[in-house]
Amino acid sequence: MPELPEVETLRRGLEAAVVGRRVCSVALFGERTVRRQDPAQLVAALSGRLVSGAARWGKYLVVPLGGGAGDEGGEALVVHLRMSGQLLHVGAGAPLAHHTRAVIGLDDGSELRFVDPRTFGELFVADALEASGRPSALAALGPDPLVDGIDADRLAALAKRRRCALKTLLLDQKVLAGIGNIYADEILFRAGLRPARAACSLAPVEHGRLVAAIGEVLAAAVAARGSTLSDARYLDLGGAPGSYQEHHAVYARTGAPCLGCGTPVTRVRVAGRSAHFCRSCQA
DNA sequence: AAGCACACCTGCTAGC
DNA sequence: TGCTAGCAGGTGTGCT
Repeated sequence: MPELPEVETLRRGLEAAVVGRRVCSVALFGERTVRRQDPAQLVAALSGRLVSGAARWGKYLVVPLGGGAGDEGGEALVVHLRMSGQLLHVGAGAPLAHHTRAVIGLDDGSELRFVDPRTFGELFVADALEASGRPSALAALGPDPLVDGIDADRLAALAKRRRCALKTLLLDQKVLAGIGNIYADEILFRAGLRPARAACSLAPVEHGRLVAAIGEVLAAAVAARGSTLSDARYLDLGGAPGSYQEHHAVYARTGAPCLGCGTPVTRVRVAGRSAHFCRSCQA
């Protein structure tokens, strides 16, 4: 569900409503939510700490923790929502949603809740923040298009020596961090490139179109507070939907007329994922 | 080493 | 109406 624009919207929500609060309590439900470390270790690391910021790398939320007893060791709570996770900020009296996996009580009486039906999502406390504020646990991630900007030369060089489909390249978090299935399709439509095109087949002018499309689509989606599909699985921190789904040109529009030329949108499978495109507008 | 299939789960929908 | 197969925004592993 959540890709870069959705996670960025949550990050902004945390910045506005949660940064500066202190953690009073932590409750975990189920076995799978904390799996990189002993859950008791996460509870101990969070309890009593100050939420001192809200950052994001790709689809990971990184919440730096301050106010430890003598340790300013640069710890951070890291959250990944995977397919079905939600992060909600509610009053303590709000009814507990089904599939609530974690409840973090804050010193103003509010709660941060992690809800995740499919249990793919996870929480962990990372130590050893690098100078950039990025946890070493996320070192394998490529540059984030919003945080780091897009290095067009690097992207072109990577594309040139990969024989995989263009869409597979965009979904590779080591290449660029944050793009998922929805925005890969929307970016490729905007760039006029077919998802199954070999990454190494692009002409220089096409590299330029791709880089521009990445920036434009992600910026527009962040401005619209992300995409909420018909199942309403993505909601922002306050429970409100995004609106970028109203601007989707191809994603989940199989058979509907292309907004550019009227040709029905085609759906194919690329590397095991569904891919939507216009046969006429994308080459 | 890149690329692919599959596993991890629950819930929803389309089709019978 | 009720069952079942298939599919879903992501990523980590292990095999070729």
